[in-house]
Order: sequence, then C-alpha cells, then structure tokens
Amino acid sequence: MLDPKILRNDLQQVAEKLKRRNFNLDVEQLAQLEDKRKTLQISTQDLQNERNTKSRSIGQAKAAGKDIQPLLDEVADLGEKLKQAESDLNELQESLQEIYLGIPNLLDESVPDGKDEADNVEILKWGEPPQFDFEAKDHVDLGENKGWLDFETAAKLTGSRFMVLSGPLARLHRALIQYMLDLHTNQNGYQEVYVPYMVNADSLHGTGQLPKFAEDLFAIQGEHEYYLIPTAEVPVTNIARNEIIEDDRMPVKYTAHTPCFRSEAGSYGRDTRGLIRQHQFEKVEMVQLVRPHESYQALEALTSHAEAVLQGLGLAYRKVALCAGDVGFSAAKTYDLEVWLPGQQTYREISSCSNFESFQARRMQARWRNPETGKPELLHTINGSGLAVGRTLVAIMENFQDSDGNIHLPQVLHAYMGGQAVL
RNA sequence: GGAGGGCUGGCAGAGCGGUUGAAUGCACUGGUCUUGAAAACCAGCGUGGGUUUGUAGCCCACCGUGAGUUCGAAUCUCACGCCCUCCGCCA
Repeated sequence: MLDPKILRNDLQQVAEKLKRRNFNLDVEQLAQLEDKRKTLQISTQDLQNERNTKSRSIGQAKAAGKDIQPLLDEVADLGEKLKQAESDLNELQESLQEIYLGIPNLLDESVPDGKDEADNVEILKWGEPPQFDFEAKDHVDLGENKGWLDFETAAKLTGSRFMVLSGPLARLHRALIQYMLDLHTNQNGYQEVYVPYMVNADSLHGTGQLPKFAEDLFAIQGEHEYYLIPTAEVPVTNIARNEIIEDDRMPVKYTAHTPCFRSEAGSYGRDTRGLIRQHQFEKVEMVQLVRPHESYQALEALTSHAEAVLQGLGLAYRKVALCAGDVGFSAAKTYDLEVWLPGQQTYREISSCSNFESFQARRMQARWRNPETGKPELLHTINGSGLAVGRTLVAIMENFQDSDGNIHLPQVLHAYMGGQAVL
C-alpha cells in the first residue's frame, strides 16, 4: 500500500508515476472520495467530542446529586446522529481502503521504461552457454529416457502440471535444496526458518497477493480459511507483521525452503511441456527486513547471493532489470536472474529479486525502532529466490548432459549426492 | 472431540459502568549527586488518525477481533479468534 498521505497531497504526481506501469489511477474519483472523507471525518469527530463532553457532565452531575434528566434530554437524539455518521464514515473509509489496496507500488527511478518482458534491460551475463557436438536434449527427454521423470503418473495422482521424480533425480532435487540452504546460512549470513505451508488471508494481504490475485492461489476447503503458500515470501515476511523490531536486530535475514503452490490460472497455454511451470514446486527463498536507507544496497547484496548459487553450480545466466511494465504489483524494483537452458536455446527466469520498500511493511505494519527518533517506523522488505529448485534441476540436466544422456554433476553437489558425480 | 482458565502499554501486572489512555513495578530517556560508574532522588516515557506550514496546540480512536446494551464500556451481553491446563485420540 502506498502512503495515504502522498495520495492526498501529491495525487496528480502519483498518478503520473503509475502511468509508467500502465496503471490508470482515477484521480477524479479519488479526490472526490478523499474530500468527502475529510468533511465526514471532521463532523463525526465533532459529534464524538460532543458525546464525550456531555456524558462526562452527566456523570459529574450525578455524582453531585443533581437532577440529570435535563441533560439526558439534551443528548436524546445525539446517539442516532452519531451512529449514522460513524457508519457513513466507516463505509467511505472501507471503499477508500479497497482502492488503496488495489494500487501498485511506485517504481524506483532506476527502473527502465518499457511495456513487457521484451523491454527488460540486461545488466550482465555470467558464464558461457555450453557447446554440444551432438543434439542437446531437453530435460523431459533426458528424464523420461532414464525413467526418473514421470508426468503421466502425476496426472493420474492429481492432474496436469504435477510431476513424479524418482531415484537419482529425486535425490538430486533434494541435494540442490541442501546445497542452497547451506550456502545461504554458512556464507551469506541468513538464518534458516521453517514455516507453515498454509497461511491465513491476513498474511496474503500483508505481502500483496490479496485482495487482487486470489485466482493465483489454492484455497483450502474446510473449517479454516487457509491458503497454500504461493511462495515462502508470504509466511517468512509476515513473521514481522505487527511487530516492532529493535535496531540491534536489524537487518533480519531469513532463508527458508518450502514447496510453493500456484494455480497458474492465467497461463493455460504456456510452458505446458516439462517442469518449468508446475502447480507445485520447491523454492529456497531469501527474505530481508532492512532499515529503509539500506534497502537498495540490500537488494544488490541479496541478488548477488542468488547469483552465488548459480555460480557455484557453474550455470550460465544473465541478470536483467525488469522494465516498468514487467515489475510486479508490490515491488519498486526487480532483478531477474535467467539461466541458460540448452533445451530451449534461451535464458529462462530462475530467480526474481525485489525491493518492496515500505509497500508490504505498511500493509503488515512491520516496523523497526529508529534509534535516531526512538519511534517505530516502517521497515523495508526485500526478497528473492535462491533459487527455484525445479528450474535449477532442469538447468543442471540440460547443461551438463553428454551424448549418452548422462548428467555430469557440478563439483559442489558431489558431497550432497554421497560422492556420486554422474547420473 | 470433551472440560476448565485466560487475553490490558516494550515486559510484568492492577483496574466499583462515570475526568482511566489507563495504578504500580521493571526496562528505557534526560537531569541532580559522583573523579567516573553504580545506588539514590527528580522528571519524562504507548500507538494510529484528523486538523494544521507545523516533531506546537486542539480533537478522535485504540485494553484479542467484531457486534450489542447504555447519556457514558477496559469494566455488562453475544459471537468469533488466539493462548494455556486437564481428559480422550494420534505421527
């Protein structure tokens, strides 16, 4: 959520900035509602003041043993008027809130202009895409030929966009998770956390998935209104919801491995082959809660932590800055890391690292105590994948295949595979 | 699933329906004292919002959440949520 104050004071300017993301803010409507809110709030508070004052005088009169009937007559119709005013104000504030919750974050000035992912700007390339003297297979062929990757059984068990891994591939999948967590905890200074895979609606409002993106989520049927997490970002970031973090604990750096569940409602035709786009996938996530003036520096650091995973695995990738039209709803700035996939002859997203500034923190009321003022202030939230495990598995299979369809594992994984170097 | 108990400021913990936004203690901040520190003493110390050029003043709201009773609710009623204890079941 944006700061309501800037929406009031610089509405025109905010609308101008939002145009960069192709978001049209109805300035006229907002200004009108805001105007109404102001008068209504003032009159309501005046009535409340009147009620408080008169009630107090009734109490005093009663204590003094005076007749309070005349005073009671005086406030006879006040209750009705006040009730009406309060409910009008409430209604108005709710509709304002609804509008506010639907407004995306303002972009950082460094975000390049652009309409969609085609306009994203490449920042750097790392590593060389491998050259094969044979026709490179994609991960589906490689996995199915070995009998380790099975979409048909998954379809029987559940439906489309699920997979069954078996044998060495299932182990490699697990090994990747261990490798990533160890890297982040041992070298990058993160604390590992284990969190629920189901969350309530408040948490999803906090990080911005609700109310706007409900169709992307799986909701649980039953007595509780719970949702399967679409990313660990939701439970991990919400650890700070309604909390005030003391300065000596800042910055807070969490990493977590969780499954992620996405309905992929809006992408029926895309990536139907393989395990690039599944309803259920594993991800190792990094989340940082930082002091506001340090957030952009932290975004660079966090992105480099994700890059370290790719570098450790020896996978060629590029780093792109998302353009204005492609940055997600809650983010102010996002870097994507895209790994080279020989099977597709292209770079594909494997990590997304974003600075949300105070956008999520305001929704969550996640604050830190600024030692300079002694006051609680909204903190900034940063997160990024480090990495998407399923896609990392794809990258390993496709980049390190040989002409016989064997997979040669990067050195750092050998220990996690019990010494095995080739699958 | 059954039976109880509880949710008050950073923490602990009071609170007859009427100047209670809330005693007291701890913690914290400033000051006095001290060579310095501690102790002692004095003072300050919640959050959000409105108005406003305003970190001034004034006003409003907030004692788990939401409704209700009342001129007036932290205090009474109802519903829900969460926590704790005991019994049952269970990885």
